[in-house]
Amino acid sequence: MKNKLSINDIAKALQVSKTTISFILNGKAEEKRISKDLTERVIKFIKENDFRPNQLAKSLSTGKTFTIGLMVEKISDYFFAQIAYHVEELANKSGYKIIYCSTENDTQKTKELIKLFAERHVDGFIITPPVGIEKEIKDLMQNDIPVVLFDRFFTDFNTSYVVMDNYESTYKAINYLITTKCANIAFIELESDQNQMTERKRGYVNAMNENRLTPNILRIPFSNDKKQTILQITSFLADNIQLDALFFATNYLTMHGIKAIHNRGLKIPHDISIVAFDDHDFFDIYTPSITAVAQPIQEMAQQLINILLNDISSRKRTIQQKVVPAKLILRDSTIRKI
Amino acid sequence: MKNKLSINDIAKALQVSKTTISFILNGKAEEKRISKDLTERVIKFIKENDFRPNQLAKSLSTGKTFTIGLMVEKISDYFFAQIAYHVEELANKSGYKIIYCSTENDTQKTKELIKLFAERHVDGFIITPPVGIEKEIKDLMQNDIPVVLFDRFFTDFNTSYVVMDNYESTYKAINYLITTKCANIAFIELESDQNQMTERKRGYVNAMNENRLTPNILRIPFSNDKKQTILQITSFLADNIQLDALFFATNYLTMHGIKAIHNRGLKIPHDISIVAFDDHDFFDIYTPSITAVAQPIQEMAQQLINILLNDISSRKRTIQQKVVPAKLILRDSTIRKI
DNA sequence: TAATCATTATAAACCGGTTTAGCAAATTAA
DNA sequence: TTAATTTGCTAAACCGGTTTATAATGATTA
Repeated sequence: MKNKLSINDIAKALQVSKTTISFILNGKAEEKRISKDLTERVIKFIKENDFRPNQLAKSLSTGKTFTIGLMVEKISDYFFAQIAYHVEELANKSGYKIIYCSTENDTQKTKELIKLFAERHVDGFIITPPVGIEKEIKDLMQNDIPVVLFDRFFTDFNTSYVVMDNYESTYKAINYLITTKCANIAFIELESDQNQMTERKRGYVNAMNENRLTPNILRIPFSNDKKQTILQITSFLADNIQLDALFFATNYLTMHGIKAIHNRGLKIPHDISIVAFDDHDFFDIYTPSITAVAQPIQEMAQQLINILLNDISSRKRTIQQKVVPAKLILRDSTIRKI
Repeated sequence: MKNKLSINDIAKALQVSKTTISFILNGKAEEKRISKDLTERVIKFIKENDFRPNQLAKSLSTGKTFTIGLMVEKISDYFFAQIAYHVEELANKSGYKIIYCSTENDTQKTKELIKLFAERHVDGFIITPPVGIEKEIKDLMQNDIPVVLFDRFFTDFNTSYVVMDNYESTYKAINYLITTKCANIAFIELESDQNQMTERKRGYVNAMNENRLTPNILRIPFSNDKKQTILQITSFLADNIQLDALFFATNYLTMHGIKAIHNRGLKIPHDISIVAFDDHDFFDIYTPSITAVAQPIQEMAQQLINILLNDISSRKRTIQQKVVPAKLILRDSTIRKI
């Protein structure tokens, strides 16, 4: 139908050069000494015809797309979905749009996705990196494209990132459990050597050791489905009847762990206490409510956007690293034992 | 660093016209009768230098961006996050990327966002429309931009959409509750006149009337926060002590309702049965597990992408409307009363 | 009165692709 | 042997903006 107006059409209609229109559109009327009169005529025309410049053309000539690539492990996971929400909100305020994808923590897939985003000229990346994409990240940085990692990072090379203090928050949570008279505390984690996971484990092991307690770790394979996970935890509980508490390293594990505990006929917190890493709406609703190490999601999103937009707009790239503190939200699942 | 290669650079390096390169890149070498020899030389060069055409330039000249605009009420909500995940997965297979935003169900915000997406030339829209954006949708369609609504639609004008059979699924769920000997069944809903909500209510009211039971509806204002909602449901329960069952029209209401039931000291399903609209991981884990009307999320995503991509690639626009059946997942919260 | 400066506006190149129209040489048909 | 066709390739316009360099006019200054 109504074919979209272009800057050329306006130039023709108003008998003015497109250069002039462009200057006015970009608020350079004064600077470029376009007369008040003409400026107003053009603005009037633009308003009346609801002219919106073609962003593709703009991007092609300026090299800026006002688009951020958000690459998370899985967009539907509670934590990432929350991050996606806040990141979009904040980005939107500065005129940025978000293009996203789920990496599934798959190295090859992620490499390809980075290329796809790069050829669309996103202005910057937010990435939860799987293992083995150091080179691709390096390439981006060398091509002067801002990147902020989050949730995890590479210990062996220097990038901007926003992560939680995985070590400290786990360490504190375990110590808290110990103050509630728990001694046999197991750590249930996903098989993963990524640093967010290893740090959580380090926090657990250190807290245990410092209290002369023996660490007891259950590793769940990545390939497990829900049923398998529940079964595995159930049999772990059967093999370790003396357990006082479980610390789950991710909120999905907590979900499955609760089911397993239920299967074994154990009562929380009477028979066993639990702490979840990552909060979830559900933990507050569940009876008993579940104590959780809560990532400050909104703050993380804010940091991500701050670092990224700052990096995008500044001439020279900087490395910024934020470790944000978590909050241990005490609920009924860790009530002090008698 | 390494400045990105352009088609012009290749043309220069190989002493060949950019037209030729473009033809070869687009698989038109044979059609355009480029010699095998030259074709191979070009392809070799492209591979060796890992050349990736600038998608912006491509989009500018072809008018296609291979980008879909996904506008949902709130990307972090369980249902929408799931949809986002599957939509991206499926779109990705066809080379499409997703740009998203949360409308917050705000009419004005949504209007603006539609314009922002349109000026970025998305190839198509997936939208959960708030009220009052009929004109904007119409405009898109008149401008020949494919749009598929989902979760809800406008009864008074014709668009493509993918929705659930809100009426039928609620009707069936209520009838099921009645077979479990519930008679005093209340319907807890958000104040909303959007059709997905009114249809659910219609299903409830009809099922009740047909069984000569009296409908009892609690409307929760949109402006409520979590605490207010819990309080409101709690006092509703206090005022209606004879209730046998509650039907919650959204899964967030269920969350809050469970808390309210707990506050009142009622046991599910012994004292009161509950059914949730929209499933949630949590409903399966909760004790008792919660019966829910489950939207077939993956199927909806598939339908959305099918309709949209089909519309994008076909010359003439078509209207396609899919009403997908929900599944009533029976769990412990609706165990038959004695 | 000529030189200089401000003011106002524009032509043209550019970003990096696609596509139309057409040319020259080689081959085939008449 | 000449005309017609096929083969192989490209110049140039286009998509819709931005930006640099410069022109034309009128006002000031020396």
